[in-house]
Amino acid sequence: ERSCIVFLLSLRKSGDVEACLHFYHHMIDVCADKVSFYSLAIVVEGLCRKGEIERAKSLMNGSSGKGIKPNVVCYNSLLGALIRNGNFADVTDMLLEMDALGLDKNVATYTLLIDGLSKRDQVADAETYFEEMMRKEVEPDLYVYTSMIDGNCKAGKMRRACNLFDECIEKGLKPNERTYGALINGLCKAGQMEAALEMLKDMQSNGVDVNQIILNSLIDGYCRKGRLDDAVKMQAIIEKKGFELDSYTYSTLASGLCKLKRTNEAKKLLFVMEEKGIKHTTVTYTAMINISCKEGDLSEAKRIFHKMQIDGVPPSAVTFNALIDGFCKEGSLKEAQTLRDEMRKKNLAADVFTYTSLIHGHCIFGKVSDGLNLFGEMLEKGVVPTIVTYTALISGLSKEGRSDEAFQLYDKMIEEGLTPD
RNA sequence: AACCACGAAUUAUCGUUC
Repeated sequence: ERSCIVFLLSLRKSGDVEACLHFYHHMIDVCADKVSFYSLAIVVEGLCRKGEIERAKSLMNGSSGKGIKPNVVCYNSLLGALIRNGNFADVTDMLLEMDALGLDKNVATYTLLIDGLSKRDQVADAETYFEEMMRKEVEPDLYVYTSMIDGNCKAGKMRRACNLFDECIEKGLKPNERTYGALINGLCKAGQMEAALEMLKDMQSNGVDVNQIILNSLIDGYCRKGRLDDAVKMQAIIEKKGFELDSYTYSTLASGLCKLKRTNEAKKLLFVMEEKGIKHTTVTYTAMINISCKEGDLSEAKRIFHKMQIDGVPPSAVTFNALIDGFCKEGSLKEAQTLRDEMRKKNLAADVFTYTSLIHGHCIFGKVSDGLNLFGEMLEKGVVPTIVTYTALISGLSKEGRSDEAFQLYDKMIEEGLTPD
């Protein structure tokens, strides 16, 4: 089977899952009793990466009937695909199925769950799984710690993140570039640049080299503080180290410049990127669109929006949000609505940014009632308003003299636990 | 015995000349 596994892996690596599946069936035809869950797991993972979850499941069922029992790795592949699709309802079912089969979660299962929950802003649930794995004596490794540190950083729980970092060292684990990267990035986002630089030193003294990703985090931290000079210094360090600036570096710097209203420099930077032959992504195109919107050049924004699609780069919800906001601020509410419909056609869900921009636009152009309708719609869809949403509505209502409603909304906002700032 | 399957870090979008 060993040589067959190597072959299966190479087929999967080449992206030809069908051939992989075919060969797997061939292996079973020739000598089913020599095929193990190892081979099955390789094919299942291949199918899952292509999003073919149903086929992966039926392959597992079929193999099970032939005496090849799917193991936890097969289930991890399925779980990974479901989590990528944001399908947590099925994740729960899958976990129950594993339980029923008596399959225990391994450390990779816990990493998938902890990471998936963290990315959905459910760190508390991630912590529950972290506790569960300790209780079941599945030793958390660096992957788990890195996910936990990252999740807590993103939830603003920097103390917890730092404690986890210390804890993993106490356990004898050696933080690697990703572990340091997660913490340094968290510190940068929290505006704690001195602490971030200290971690960087600590990292280097522990024999872990700086890499591009970490430098990009630091650049982003400086950009958020408006310290473009320091950001550019980091850029010089990147180049001195022999790294190339990548599309992350460029879009970070461009958005930093844009926020300082230095839109010309921002645009120039993205042109430099193009000239260097770095390919545009959804993010870089969106940054360009946003820059044009902020300049009030909506026709240029639309031109880029079309260009990206011709280039085969798909717009994301963020792309639409940037454009919608641009049109709303200009008072082209009709155009904004059209984009919203187009979003729907592309199966992109309107999020809190979409609604807040639309609400704000309607409120400042004297259509507060439409704003309230949109507000009702977002609540219906389970989109949670933020302080920004409420501010737009409340100021719109007050301006029209509808102060009773404004106060009502204010009270509702307080009830939701939001504090005015 | 060793080896081979699954998991972790960076960028874009909303209010505040009250």
